[in-house]
Amino acid sequence: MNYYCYVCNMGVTKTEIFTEQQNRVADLAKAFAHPARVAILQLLIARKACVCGDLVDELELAQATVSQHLKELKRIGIIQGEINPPRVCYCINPVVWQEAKSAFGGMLDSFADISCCN
Amino acid sequence: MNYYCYVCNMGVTKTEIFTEQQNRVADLAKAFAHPARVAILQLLIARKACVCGDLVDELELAQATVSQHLKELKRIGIIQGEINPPRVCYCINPVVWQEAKSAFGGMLDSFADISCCN
DNA sequence: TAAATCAATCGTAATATTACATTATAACAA
DNA sequence: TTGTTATAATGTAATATTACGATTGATTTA
Repeated sequence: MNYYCYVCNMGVTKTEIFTEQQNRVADLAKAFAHPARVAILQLLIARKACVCGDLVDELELAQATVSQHLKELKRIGIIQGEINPPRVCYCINPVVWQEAKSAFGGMLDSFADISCCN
Repeated sequence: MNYYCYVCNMGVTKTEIFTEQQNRVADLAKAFAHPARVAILQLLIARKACVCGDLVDELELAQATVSQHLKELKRIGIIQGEINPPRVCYCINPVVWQEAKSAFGGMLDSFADISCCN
């Protein structure tokens, strides 16, 4: 993928003009930027253990769609999957979850309630 | 907008099958889900005051693009703009910022480091 | 071996997002 | 009134995302 037009930049996020940190925050935020992914993360936490395809039963989404969201969450790194045939068990990746905590925490705490136009 | 195909649901987020809270978290996360918006929010915080179109100078993005990101941030509610002709000053909306803090905080703290596949 | 199960992948269809040039608007200054 | 300045809105082009049916592959069970 990513065979895009080199003449214009339309529709393409210009990652190179932002800092590493800004791009990472944006990526971590994407894990939470779709209600289905929020629901998946909440289910994984509530179960305190790996869940597999019952995510499909809980959510009113097709198996292919759930799988696609899981793939995105894995790409970001916030969840990990363990193959346990014929199932695959998913759970939160504690290291990346901690990273998200720091990243959002740092960002959110940097605002000290001082706005000019209150 | 939103004149989409009623037969299929392709490409359309099925907001109705998720809770109010899940949809709101997802929406708030969108404020941080693009590096340009992260950069804009960081600039607004660093200045401790409203900034106008110098955002365009700071970021290597066209004015129209910055304006579009500001519009999205305003839609979410996390920033507010005060018209001060011919400028518009933007700043963080403290109420919504606090909402984001609670929402992400609640979500992030709900995971207690217990994963089955560590 | 054959059937069943589960999840990933592929293909496709549609909307959403990102980016920018251009145009419009609104206020002030000359 | 006319010009200047700053911002918003519009139009357009391209990629990204979301969703799902169908297929594939891997493994277990009968």
